[in-house]
Amino acid sequence: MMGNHGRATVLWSMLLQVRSQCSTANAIARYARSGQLGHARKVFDETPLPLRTISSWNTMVAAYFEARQPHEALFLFQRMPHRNTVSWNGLISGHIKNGMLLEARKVFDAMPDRNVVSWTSMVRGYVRNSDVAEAERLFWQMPDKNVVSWTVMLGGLLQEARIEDARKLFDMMPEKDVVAVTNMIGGYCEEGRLDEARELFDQMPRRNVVTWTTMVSGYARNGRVDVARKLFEVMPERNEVSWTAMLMGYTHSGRMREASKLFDMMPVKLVVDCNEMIMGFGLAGEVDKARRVFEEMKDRDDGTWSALIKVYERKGYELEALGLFRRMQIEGVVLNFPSLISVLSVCASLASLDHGRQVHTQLVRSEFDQDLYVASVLITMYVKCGDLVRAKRVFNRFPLKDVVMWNSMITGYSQHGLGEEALNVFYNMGSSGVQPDDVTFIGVLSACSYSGKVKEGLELFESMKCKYQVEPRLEHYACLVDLLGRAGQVNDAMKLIQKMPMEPDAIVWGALLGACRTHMNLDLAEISVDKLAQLEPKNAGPLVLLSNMYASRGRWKDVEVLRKKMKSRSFMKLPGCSWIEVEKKVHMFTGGDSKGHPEQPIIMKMLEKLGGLLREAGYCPDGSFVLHDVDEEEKTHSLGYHSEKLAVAYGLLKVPEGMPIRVMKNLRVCGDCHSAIKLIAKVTGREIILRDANRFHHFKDGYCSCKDYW
DNA sequence: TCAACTCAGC
Repeated sequence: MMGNHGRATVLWSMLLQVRSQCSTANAIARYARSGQLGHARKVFDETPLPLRTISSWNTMVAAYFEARQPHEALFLFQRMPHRNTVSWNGLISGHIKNGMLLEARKVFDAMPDRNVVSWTSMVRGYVRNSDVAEAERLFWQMPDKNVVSWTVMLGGLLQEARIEDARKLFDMMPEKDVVAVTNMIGGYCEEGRLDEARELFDQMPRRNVVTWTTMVSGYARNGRVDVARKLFEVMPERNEVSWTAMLMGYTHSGRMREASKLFDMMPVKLVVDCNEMIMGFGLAGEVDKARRVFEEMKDRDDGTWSALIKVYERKGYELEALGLFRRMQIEGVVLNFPSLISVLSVCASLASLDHGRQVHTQLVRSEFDQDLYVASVLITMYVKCGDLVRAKRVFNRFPLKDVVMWNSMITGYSQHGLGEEALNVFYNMGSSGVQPDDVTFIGVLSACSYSGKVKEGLELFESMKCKYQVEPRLEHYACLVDLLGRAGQVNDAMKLIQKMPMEPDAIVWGALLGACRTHMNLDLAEISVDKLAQLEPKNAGPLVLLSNMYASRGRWKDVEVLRKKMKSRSFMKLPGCSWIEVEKKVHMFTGGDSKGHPEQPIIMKMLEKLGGLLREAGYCPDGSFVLHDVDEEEKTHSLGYHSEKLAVAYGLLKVPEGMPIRVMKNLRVCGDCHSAIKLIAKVTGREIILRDANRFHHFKDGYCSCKDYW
């Protein structure tokens, strides 16, 4: 018989045991939640066996799954003295979290008692794995469903954009909580069906912040920023996500004044908000403001860096982009995918081969170079840097190519005037079974155009629609007009324009005008210039070109009329500039002289020396380009000082003998410079590669790869 | 102690 005293002792010791069980279980859970797996395990191991509750075991197993250590989790699970349904469910969800769906299913099939959580976890697993069909099969087999199960299934249907099926399921739900309705609203917003979303929203008896934010973001993302703002103003409560959603509504629609105001009002500015402002300002052309946001930030993430680099790249601040990329490396920021891609594009537009190769090395190191997307950007970079050998090498490394990669190579050869090679790649593409798309045809048609293959070009154009089911777009017609025009069939080109199924744009008329200039067709030139004046009233180029044509025919009165017309209106003038890379440094030259360049004296000396050599070789400057350059480049200066000549002179001074001199120009190369550089290549015995706004010119031994046809 | 947890993002 146990006395009162004995009974109290037993009770007391039981109470103590429960208390210490609770406190150790709590400690384990606390450590596990905060990701301190080591501490959790220490408390677990130091707890004597009888004090380890089943929930401590479950928590430990879950913690290992959470920490991506499924094998350790499984090992612990197998050592458990007792298991309950929660333990088995934890095994299912743990496997699913670690992407082990098949193992989860095996556990599910083998476990003793399945409850609604077991079933729902499995359904969720299939939804996550994008196997919504299997999720549905399981869902309809469930013996019991609760609101969570229904919501998981609803999420699966919405994930597949099966909005009508989702709505049917939604209507069948015996009970709908805030989460379920918000899910449905989000689905409608995703599809742009704002009225249906709003109807559900208005009918809700209770809403939370997330529901409001879903609706605000739905309006914001679908171009109804003002409605979004009205809702935002009346929200009973806002969180960081609400502010970010509203801000993005403004930045993505380019409404930077409002974005800026909202940004200043934000109680908490997250890194994403600053990144949004950088992109928003930058893409709206306010690069200085974008930079200021960047500099004022305390904590930057890799998205911050890639945002500003991208802004610089898109807005033509190539040197700044490279500088920022360098700073990023100096500050030890881990290079990320978007930055590398942006910088490769910068290297491409700057034709900075040294930097491009450096980035390529980094890509290899980080194994990003195995990616098809990256490889295509790399090919384009090498092509734009004028290094077709390296472009081809990257191209050849991929046995399985996608259409983008084929297009990069075709366009590359085409831009270098290698029509034959471009067409060969196109035929290989056909045999490899990859279907050409609209971009492919822009490549092959311009290849035909640059290399004077009129017959092939016309045939390819015909085959586009009948053989490859690619509908010709405006760009393809522009290529064809260019093809006919360059080959001297200017009237046929005009006939084609009249027959086009769509309204011709400035590129089409520009192509015709170029052909008119080459083949001196004044009548059609005047028509083209009229059309271009309507389409691009700010562009002085066509008028300058026409004026040059009048001048060369001695029609000085017409020249005068045009000149007056140009003075009376304001035109955008794109200043001509050329650049060259020497020892990883990009040297920019604008027209005129090399003032501002530290090595100006030796550059001018080189130009004088070249002048002498050229005169000896029988060069005489072409006066028509002095009067008005085609591209409106600094006409007050004499031909000797065009930017491309300055860059070539600098290249002759700095690029080692035997290496090609690679010069870039932002406009089309001027005709006089073209003849001069041909001769420079001859008298100096150097190879000069000039990339202008349209294409590449390889100068060697007095000849150019474009065969004076550009 | 197990399932859903919906909204912003590159």
